[in-house]
Amino acid sequence: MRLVDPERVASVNARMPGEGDIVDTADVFSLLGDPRRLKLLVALLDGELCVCDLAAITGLSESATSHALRLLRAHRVVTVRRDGRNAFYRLDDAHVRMLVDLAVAHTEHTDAIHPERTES
Amino acid sequence: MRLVDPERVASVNARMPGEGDIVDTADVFSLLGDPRRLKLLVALLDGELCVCDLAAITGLSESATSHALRLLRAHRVVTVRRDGRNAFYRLDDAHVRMLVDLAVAHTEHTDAIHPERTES
DNA sequence: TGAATATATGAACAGTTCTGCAGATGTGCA
DNA sequence: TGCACATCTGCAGAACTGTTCATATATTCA
Repeated sequence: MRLVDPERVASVNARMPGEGDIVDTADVFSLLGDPRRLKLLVALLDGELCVCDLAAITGLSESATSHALRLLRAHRVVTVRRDGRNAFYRLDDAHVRMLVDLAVAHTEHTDAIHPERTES
Repeated sequence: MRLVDPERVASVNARMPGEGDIVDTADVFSLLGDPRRLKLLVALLDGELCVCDLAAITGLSESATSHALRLLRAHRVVTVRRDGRNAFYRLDDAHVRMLVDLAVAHTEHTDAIHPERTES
């Protein structure tokens, strides 16, 4: 396999984060890459909410909501506070909060890019 | 289905971006959620590169690289410039550039969060 | 024109992901 | 204690994603 610009390839490789960092970063993006999870996180931007309220907001079943929250919890993106029979979830990752805030703000005042409109 | 805090649910719903914006935002995150695509984009942060150089950097086959670039192209995240038999790809979305930059910077100086370490 | 090179594409297969369902756990109240 | 409620969890099926393989297209050069 021949290289067209070996120097740039070398310099890019030198600057490239380690494989682990790439994978960890992609994991975070991947969590935000599902519309329902993203909606959950947007809902949590303002403060804590319990599972049933989150289900109502997202339109997900309570089971699906719980599954999604479980995943977010496993990645420490959210934390739970239990009160009686309710579980209140809260966004607990400043980094994720920033990404969600930023992305939503951008998308809201930018024309959507729909792949189906794209030249092939 | 009963609500615990109907007022907050209403106020969150009022602030919630439209379904289309949520889906579009999630689409972008989803593109960044694959380690190989993310690596391609990190490689392109510095400037354009041709397919074979990108394949060398990411360790992907040239076919897989081409498929990945096709997807990114369809979402207008990258653009192509053709020169002879080579195709040079370039990052073409300032928004995505910002997200990639920010996320990688954060991950690099933050301890990774590995789900397997998490309480269940 | 014909061979070599670079890239693109379609189809198929493997692995992953999300949801609903059914049932488990845990809490509050009569 | 017994029932209702809120949440959680494992499992299985459906849908999606990314890769490879084979082939197509396009460009350069002899």
